[in-house]
Amino acid sequence: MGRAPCCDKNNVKRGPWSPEEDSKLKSYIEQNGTGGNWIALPPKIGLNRCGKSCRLRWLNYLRPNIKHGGFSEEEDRIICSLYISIGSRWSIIAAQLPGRTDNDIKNYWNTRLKKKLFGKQRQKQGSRKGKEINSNMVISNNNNNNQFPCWPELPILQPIPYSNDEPRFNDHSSIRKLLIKLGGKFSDEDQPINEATNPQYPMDNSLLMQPIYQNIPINMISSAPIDNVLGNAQYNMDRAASSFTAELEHMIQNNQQKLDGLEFLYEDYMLIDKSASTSGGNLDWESMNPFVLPLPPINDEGFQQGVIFQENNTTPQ
DNA sequence: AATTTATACAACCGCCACGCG
DNA sequence: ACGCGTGGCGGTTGTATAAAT
Repeated sequence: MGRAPCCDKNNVKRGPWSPEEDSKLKSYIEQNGTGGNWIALPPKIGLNRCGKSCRLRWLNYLRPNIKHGGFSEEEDRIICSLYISIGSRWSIIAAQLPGRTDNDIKNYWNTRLKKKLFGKQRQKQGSRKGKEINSNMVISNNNNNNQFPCWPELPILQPIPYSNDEPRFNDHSSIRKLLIKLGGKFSDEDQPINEATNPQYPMDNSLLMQPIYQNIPINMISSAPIDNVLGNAQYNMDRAASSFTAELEHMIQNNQQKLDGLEFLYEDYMLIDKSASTSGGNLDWESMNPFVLPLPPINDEGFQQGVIFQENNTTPQ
């Protein structure tokens, strides 16, 4: 026997909201607030709706200062950067874009941005096609911590000019901090966050610190909780890994692959090393994107072993 | 003009974490 | 410690509209 539903789906209205319903919900919340209980809200207002539906309608459409459509290039870049960095954590991405909802960004990514990025990608795939390897983290054994997952180096970016003072991912340090908190590091110098280094992060060390990455599929690596600033939510790397699109994984896996269509993401970021772009032709993904590092052979079990992290990477801040 | 296909986005579904009793 | 109710989240579906045939 399953758990009871939050409402009787047969006796509540579903589907698009009418202007009258919107008006009722909006005016009530503006005057009285939600009362901290969405489930109890509809009867108070006289709405024959599920509480969850009311919450969604308010958060995604009725609440003040919501922007719809008209995503700017800057917003595109932020979404792309964060998606590449942390995957489909839409609520976190939305938190960096004032006025945008996670639902909006998710829809925008799925319907437009993804196509904008991958639409012109060649069909050609490398020999590793089909291997479900998460390449967002790489393993370095060139350190004193045995096997520990490392995030690949971020592209070298110029600071993104923002028009206000809201906390944003406006430089590498923010993204670095986030990714480190998620359970990895960029180099030997980074201290992975754990109870020893920061008692505020009571993470599951049995997952994070296990020294057996060498023999587990990369996409099974787990992560630490994210901190309170980002919503006090706990995430694990399994979820993050599984949320990355296959397209992105395949692109990053194969460092020989050229990526038509991704130029827009990088040209505006003004990659410091533009020497490779002077030919006028397509850039090699490897030369264009520091995310892509040479990968060691992957055996038939889908395991990935050995040094991946490049020795000539710049030392992170 | 009618039909089919593609696109955009609102809304729903189900799972999971958290707080409270 | 446990169970329950709820909020929050990401994935998916449904529907209206536009574009193509």
